[in-house]
Amino acid sequence: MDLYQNSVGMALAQLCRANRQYVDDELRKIGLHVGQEMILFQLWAEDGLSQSQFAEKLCVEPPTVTKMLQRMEAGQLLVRRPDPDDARISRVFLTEKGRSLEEPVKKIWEELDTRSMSGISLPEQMLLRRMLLQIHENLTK
Amino acid sequence: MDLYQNSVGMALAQLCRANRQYVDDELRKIGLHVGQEMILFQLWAEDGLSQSQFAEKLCVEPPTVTKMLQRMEAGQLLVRRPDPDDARISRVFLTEKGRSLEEPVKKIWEELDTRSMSGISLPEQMLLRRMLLQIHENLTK
DNA sequence: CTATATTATTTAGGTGGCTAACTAAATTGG
DNA sequence: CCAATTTAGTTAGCCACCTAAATAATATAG
Repeated sequence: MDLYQNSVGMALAQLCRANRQYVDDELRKIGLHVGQEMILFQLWAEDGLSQSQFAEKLCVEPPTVTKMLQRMEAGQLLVRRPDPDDARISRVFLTEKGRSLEEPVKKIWEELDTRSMSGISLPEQMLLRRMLLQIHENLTK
Repeated sequence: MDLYQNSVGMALAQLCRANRQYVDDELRKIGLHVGQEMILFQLWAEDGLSQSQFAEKLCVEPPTVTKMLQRMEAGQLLVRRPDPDDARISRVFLTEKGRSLEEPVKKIWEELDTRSMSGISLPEQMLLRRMLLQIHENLTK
């Protein structure tokens, strides 16, 4: 088999870059970098998370979280405050600015979803999502 | 709809990181970084490509290619030589070392494919691949 | 109660990827 | 034939990621 032309893995890898690029372009317009919206998604759902909780939820390593939060704090999107009970933990809270981005960011993701799913039926979409989760599980367990 | 939990886009974004991480881990064992294998795939198919050809084939920007090639040249995987007919162009050729990695890299990708597709039937795989290509097209056109 | 282990975060350094701005060479047009 | 444009690559600087190693605070074991 021609691995490069025909494998699902290659199609996936190429789609990933296009997907990321699309989101990056859109987020740039509202002053965010791709990846940062994932931090915000978590905070919109639950404020005051610790940094290690982000690492776990986003499936990234702790140093990645540290740096992203430093930049986002510098950008006034959030603040970090020490946990009163455990001095090792620093907890993250949204600022007004961070809160104000919820609408535009969710809109971007909704448009992404609409656009990417064009020409794919609803049953196919469900199957697709199930397969993506399955593959994810196959690769991580 | 709970965008974060249910959208195909989120499932895709998460799978992408897992996929990339898996490939990165495997490539590390043979001294490569994720992304570099794409350069090599192209060279194994056709030696002597120009740098802009890589940018186009890999769907990345020229500066990305420049940096990757610089590092890969430093790592003895390839060499860059000026084109005899057009002094603007520099062409890329495999070294012995670069050529020697074809087998192990292709094996990694085959194993990735086998592993990710576990539990997904062949017809489903074909549908999946078609959908991935469709989404890619939806996002880039 | 103290030594050890674990947990949370950071720092340092490297890679792929991007945009903006620059150089140099080839092509095109008046 | 020469000026203006296009093309090919690079440099600078930013960001998300990673691993390895350090720091500091809490929890555990003897």
